[in-house]
Amino acid sequence: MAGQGEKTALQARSIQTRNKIVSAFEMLLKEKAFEDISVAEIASKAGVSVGAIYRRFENKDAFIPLILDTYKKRIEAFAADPANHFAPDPEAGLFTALQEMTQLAWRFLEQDGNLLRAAYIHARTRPDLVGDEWDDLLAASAAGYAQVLRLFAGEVQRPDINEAAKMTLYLLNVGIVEFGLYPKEGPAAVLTMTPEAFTRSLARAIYGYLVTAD
Amino acid sequence: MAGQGEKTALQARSIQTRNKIVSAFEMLLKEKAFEDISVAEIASKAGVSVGAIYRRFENKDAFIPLILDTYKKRIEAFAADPANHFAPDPEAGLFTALQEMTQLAWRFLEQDGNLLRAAYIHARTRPDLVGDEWDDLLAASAAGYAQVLRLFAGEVQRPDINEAAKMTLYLLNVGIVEFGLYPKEGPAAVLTMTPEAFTRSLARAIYGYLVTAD
Amino acid sequence: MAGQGEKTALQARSIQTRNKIVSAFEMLLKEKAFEDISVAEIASKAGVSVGAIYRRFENKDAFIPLILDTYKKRIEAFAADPANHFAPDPEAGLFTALQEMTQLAWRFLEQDGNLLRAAYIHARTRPDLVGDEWDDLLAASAAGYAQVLRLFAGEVQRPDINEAAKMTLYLLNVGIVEFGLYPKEGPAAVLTMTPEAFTRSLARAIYGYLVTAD
Amino acid sequence: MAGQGEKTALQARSIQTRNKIVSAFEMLLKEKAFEDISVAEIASKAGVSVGAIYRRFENKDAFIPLILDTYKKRIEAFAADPANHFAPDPEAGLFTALQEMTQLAWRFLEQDGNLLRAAYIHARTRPDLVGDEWDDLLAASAAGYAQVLRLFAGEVQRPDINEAAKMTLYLLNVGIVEFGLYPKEGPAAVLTMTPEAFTRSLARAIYGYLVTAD
DNA sequence: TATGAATGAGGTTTCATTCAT
DNA sequence: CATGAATGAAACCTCATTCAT
Repeated sequence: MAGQGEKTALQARSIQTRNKIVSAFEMLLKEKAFEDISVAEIASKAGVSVGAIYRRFENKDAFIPLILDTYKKRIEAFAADPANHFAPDPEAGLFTALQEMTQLAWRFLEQDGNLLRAAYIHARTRPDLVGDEWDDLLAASAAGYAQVLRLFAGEVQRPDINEAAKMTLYLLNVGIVEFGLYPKEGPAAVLTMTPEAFTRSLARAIYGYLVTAD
Repeated sequence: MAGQGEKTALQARSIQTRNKIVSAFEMLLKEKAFEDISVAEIASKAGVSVGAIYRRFENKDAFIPLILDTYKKRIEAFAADPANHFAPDPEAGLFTALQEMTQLAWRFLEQDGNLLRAAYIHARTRPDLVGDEWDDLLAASAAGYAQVLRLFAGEVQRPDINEAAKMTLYLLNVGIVEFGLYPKEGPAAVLTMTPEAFTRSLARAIYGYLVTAD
Repeated sequence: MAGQGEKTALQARSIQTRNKIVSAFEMLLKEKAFEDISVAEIASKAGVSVGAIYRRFENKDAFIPLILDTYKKRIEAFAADPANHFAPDPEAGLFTALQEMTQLAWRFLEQDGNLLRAAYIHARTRPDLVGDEWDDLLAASAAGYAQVLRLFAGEVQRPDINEAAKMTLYLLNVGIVEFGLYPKEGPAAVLTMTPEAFTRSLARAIYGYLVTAD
Repeated sequence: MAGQGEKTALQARSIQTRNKIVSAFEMLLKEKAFEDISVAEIASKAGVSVGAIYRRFENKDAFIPLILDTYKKRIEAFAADPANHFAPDPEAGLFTALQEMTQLAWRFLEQDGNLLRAAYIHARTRPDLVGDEWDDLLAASAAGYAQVLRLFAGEVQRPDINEAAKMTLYLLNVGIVEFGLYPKEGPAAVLTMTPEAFTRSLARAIYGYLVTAD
């Protein structure tokens, strides 16, 4: 699914080249920021010519939607992996479910943190190039969370379950991402916990938000 | 206190020039990202020559520590303002205190969000240039939070008050910043609350983290 | 008759492809300058591949002689059209004949000005690629003019009728082309006449050249 | 007088650099067309860096007004030269005056033909960059011609002297330029005359235009 | 010491031409 | 043979940094 500014590739060779380019780009994204990656660098790492890149991508900015597309693919692949299957057990209670959720998020971050970082940055800096995909992704996510919360309707004290699901999504994402991506540089630098302790604490904060009465 | 890469200026005129440069830089920082600000632009806005800048600053990167210095100054000025005085009332309870804290943080963000954004980004992208000041700032902040929490020792269930203070600091910062700086682009895009509702919800999450038993 | 750099096409399909390319090229020539037309553009408009073009034409420059060929074809077609038939009437006098000639030239320019413009420019910028065809065309034209002038031998005062014919050809071409192709930009910008008044004035200048005694 | 897109240079060094650039540009203009001159080439020939050029000229197009400015300067210098002084003698008659005029034009062309060529081309292709200067130049020229014609009011048969002056200007310019700049490539290729014979013939055509009655 | 002109490496982009499929 | 993907040289332009004045 070619994004904005990317040209569709149909021929076998063309697709192969596109993949080489995309792979090279993703590899470079793990090393450095988008702005510090030159088109020549992508070409060189992909083993193709600069012109080949401009046959597939209108300009350098056309790479930005790629970041989100890749991110979505990875998230889907992650969710599809049986190892990451999440089936909340109503008997075990809400806190346990939340703990599993924060741990899952942590596992994803360990694998694809750099991609997530790039996705976040560009969802911010170039919203025009990102489109609605990001919003759609978030909305779908929130709906999933709401379903989980309904399983624990007895425990949850928040009156509006959808709003509670959104806040849950927000706290979980924001909490995990900062801790995972910038453990030493941002506010996470104060934290001296292990990832296990952190995911537990974060789960507790969300739990506390959900179950304490007004 | 000249940072890394900045040359010391002792003479009166020299200091004045430095101030003009710094002011110009800060003004530009409110308009655009560091990467999009050229040295010539700073010079022009400051009303000095490019050469004058290179007499004070080794290179463009030497401006980065400046961002943090300014941030610190603003934070201190904010705290010194009687309007922002925060004196937790043990009688009113922990939740009330937390609410006031999130509201204060929100007010700061409204004033100096751009600066904070720049500080965050560069603490991340150029940690080498930021030095220990950031860590010191966070440590001092955490110590202050610990003091507040001790006022409500009866309510707090977390065994280690220092660790609890750090987590409080983390949740508050991360939660507020994302909501305040990127309300439409990051994960905050799911939230449909007003700032008031949000600061209240965030206070509740921190409260929940602190008061729920294991 | 394939020009310099153009490869001969004998097969029926091949000829058809050549025609598609040539048509596309001519259409594009009406829109923009030769330098601004890319080979890929010609291919796309012709509905053939870039490779197909390079099978017929050695390189992009091989299109230049094509401009002249097309120009010649158009001129011939124009002359063959009964509507443009020119039969000078010795009774009506030289001035009337010259007026008809300038009017005819004007009509041609209105139809195929762009082509003529391209022909002129390339006869100038790439004389090597244009060959002798241009000279032949001019010589034939001059011969035709000489014949006309001989019909009005009584009026013409110039001693050498061939030289007079050449000057007539020159004045007519140069005068009409500049006025027709660059009415607003070149020296024609000073003229405020209608085309009718202009063709009449031009005829008068040529007439004056021919009939005034030394 | 800096044209559109050119930045003003005040310092001595700056002006010197500008002159080096302009000289190099003019030299290159004699060798090849504007489109075939690269910025790097100008820099190299001027003995300055590419960046120095972009400090004076906003972009490559900013060189176009330079062509016209230079052209104007040359024309003025030419007119100021006593050797080229033109004082029509009413006693000598109109034809003699016209002959002197065509000869003068020819002399200018021999000196600065290439510049004139470039001026003509860009007055045509980039009227937006040329401004009104060109029109002003032409209008002033036409006014001068009208004055000359009035000296020979007895001979001139054209009713409107201003219109006659414009046509005179047009015929003289167009006739001379084509013959002078493209003697072998355009319609001038048919002419086998010497420049002297040609200027005489051209003067005769203009003379004929002016003196023959309707 | 201050100025701002000059440097030049490095970035993005285009497109005539080649060549694997 | 046709196709169109790939090549890569070369163009324009920017800007952190240096250095003559």
